[in-house]
Amino acid sequence: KEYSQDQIIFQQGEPLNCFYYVCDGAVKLTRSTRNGDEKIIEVVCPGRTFAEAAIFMGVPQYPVSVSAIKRSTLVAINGKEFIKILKNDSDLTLKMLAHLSRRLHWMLSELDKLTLHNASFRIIDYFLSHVKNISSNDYDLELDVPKRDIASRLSIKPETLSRVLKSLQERGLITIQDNHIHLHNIFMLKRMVELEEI
Amino acid sequence: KEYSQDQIIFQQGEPLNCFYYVCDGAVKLTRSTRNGDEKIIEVVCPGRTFAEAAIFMGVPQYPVSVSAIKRSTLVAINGKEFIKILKNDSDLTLKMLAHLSRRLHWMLSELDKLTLHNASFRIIDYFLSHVKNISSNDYDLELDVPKRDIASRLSIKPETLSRVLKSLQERGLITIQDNHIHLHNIFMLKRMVELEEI
DNA sequence: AGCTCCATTTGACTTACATCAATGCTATTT
DNA sequence: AAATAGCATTGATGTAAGTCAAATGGAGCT
Repeated sequence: KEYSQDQIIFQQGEPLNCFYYVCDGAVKLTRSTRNGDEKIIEVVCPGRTFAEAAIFMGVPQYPVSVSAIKRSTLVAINGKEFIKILKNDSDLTLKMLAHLSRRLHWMLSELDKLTLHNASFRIIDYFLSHVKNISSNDYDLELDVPKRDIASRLSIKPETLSRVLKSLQERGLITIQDNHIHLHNIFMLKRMVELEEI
Repeated sequence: KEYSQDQIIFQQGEPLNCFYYVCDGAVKLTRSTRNGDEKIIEVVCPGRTFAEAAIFMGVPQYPVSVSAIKRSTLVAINGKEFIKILKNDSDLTLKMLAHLSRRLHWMLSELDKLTLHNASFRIIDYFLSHVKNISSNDYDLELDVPKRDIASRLSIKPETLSRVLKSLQERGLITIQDNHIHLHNIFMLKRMVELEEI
């Protein structure tokens, strides 16, 4: 299935049939309150799936809303059919189990970042998690997601993100040009995150 | 296995073999930073299991610390042996899958409570989640966990919990006597939580 | 009873982050 | 080119919750 930018894939509370695999593009999972406040739980990039847990839970409704943040190609997989396949493939089922466990573990770390660490910590941690190249001490980072969405993912307000970024720049740790961020001293940033000296 | 109050079952980072079933008592799962800050992720009561996700993930270390908050009886289940059993029982594996999905869903709701709602909301929500009797409009609630632990579970400081409790009492919504809390108007409290008017 | 050890409460003060409002900036539309 | 719209930045101000320190009150021990 093809989705255009900002198109809604499904909404929290809708009846639940399929889970999805992201071929291309990116989608965001969000949760919202009745007041209209919303938080981005996660941005899902190509090669990953979403809503699979909802399928196995046997709940009739999606627990999150999902929309495309850019033009995206997804594969929709029918939950009931998939479970039929699983019934005859215990290896695959065990892999699924490992997969969900990893997600659970990931959420655990999200939870503790949120409660145990401040905004600056979370922002630096977010940048570091995008560093692919291990060997070098600096790194060029392209923000492919609007800043306001990054802020929401990190549970901070855009204004705060802006201010923290400015402060990091003033301290010579990063350089920002629009969506282009250069990390100058990865070793230092990692130390800061580890020692929580921010 | 028997554990006395405050006895440690395992610690974050320890090598991982077993998951556990709580027969009796209660345990707390916690995460901590190097600075000694810790947060209670969850209190596990009889009839439930913990650390099962870690087993399936294939990671060699426990991602949380667990200790008994009262005298407790646990069953330790060897992970490798359990997986052997699963290989030949696809029904059980699917049930396991459903179970982990439910936990994931639960964490999702924890995450959004934490980010989207304030301390008073979380406290009332906590009380309401302990109400068993649906029919009545008031409810007697015994806190079997020390207040500081409840605070940690809700990611607030004991001082704040104390103040919020006082304010709720002054507003005639609850009455507190030590660990004994009486909810006067459950309907009202539920409305407050739903409309976020707190 | 008196003493010690903690948990909880209370008060005074601080702070990280949010909110509100104004402005700049870029992109798209007309 | 001018107009509109939406994101990002900046400054001024507000506030929920944290911190620090002291008082209170039980539970258990000698």
